[in-house]
Amino acid sequence: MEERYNAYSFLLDRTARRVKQFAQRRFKEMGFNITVDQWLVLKQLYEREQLKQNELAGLVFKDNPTLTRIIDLLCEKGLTERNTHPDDRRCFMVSLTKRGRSKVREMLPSIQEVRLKAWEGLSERDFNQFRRILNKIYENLGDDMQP
Amino acid sequence: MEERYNAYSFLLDRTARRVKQFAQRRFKEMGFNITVDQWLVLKQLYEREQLKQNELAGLVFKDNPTLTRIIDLLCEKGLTERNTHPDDRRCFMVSLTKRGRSKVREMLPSIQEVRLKAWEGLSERDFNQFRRILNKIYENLGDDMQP
DNA sequence: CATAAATAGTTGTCATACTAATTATTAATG
DNA sequence: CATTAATAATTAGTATGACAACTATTTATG
Repeated sequence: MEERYNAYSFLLDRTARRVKQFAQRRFKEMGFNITVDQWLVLKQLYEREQLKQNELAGLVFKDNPTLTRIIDLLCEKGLTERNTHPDDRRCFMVSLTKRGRSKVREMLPSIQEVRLKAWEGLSERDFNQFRRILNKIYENLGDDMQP
Repeated sequence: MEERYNAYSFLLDRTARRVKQFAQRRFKEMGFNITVDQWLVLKQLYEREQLKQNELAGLVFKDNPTLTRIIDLLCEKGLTERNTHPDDRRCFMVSLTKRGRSKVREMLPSIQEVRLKAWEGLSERDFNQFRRILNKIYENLGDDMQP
């Protein structure tokens, strides 16, 4: 009976890990020298120019401490920078540096190539089902946190 | 175009994290005082009595260093023990202690209760689809590692 | 306006994940 | 049989993830 809980959370966890691991190894092979999570952040910044760490964290679904550290690393690599917000001294506006933008442009084509492997033998319909189910689970376990 | 890769790996990762987080919070509420990953290991040992760390790592799909640390923690908590293998001094046979077994028996009923929440509004069919797709992705990205 | 509450970000701690390198032991091979 | 391979487990280093506690600043409120 309790098999099912084990089954789904276990499969979910191990597949998520393998996907990330697979992508990470390709990143390494291609000499990208950043992590998959760092890539997600760069990608968002590339699309939206300027973001508060806050907003960025929401977009990539990471918590603030995790994002702080990712931004720290990206700044050390010279790919992003923190600029003070004109009206609110509590927050930073994060943006890509010149090198950050060219990094994203360098990586974009290869990223497209990476994604296909996972979906071999699966259909468009499978993808839609998959997305629907993942989102449903995500919502079911929502962080409702009423105070 | 490359949306899809982002979409699936991103959804997968965030859902997997939320599922683990949800379970972990329930564990905390119930005062279990172990992590979800530690639970997986205890569960396997409960079902199979004695296992080499090696075999255990395979069953829970974790690598050796990760498993070593989980076993370290479980031993510190007095839930597992390492015994020398009679024929092979390289490996340990890991097993539950008395306290480990009663811990598993204490937790089992509540675990069943935890699992349901995630699947609200999803069908048996959904579950099967989900499992099939996860496994397919897992296999597609297999660790083929030919030397 | 003064104080309390909320917000943005950081820091610290512990656990897990992946990689690489190391030790000890056993198995394979010339 | 001696040397090399392979195997089991560990250790070390870096990154992420969750949580709690903290600082600085801004907003709400009485």
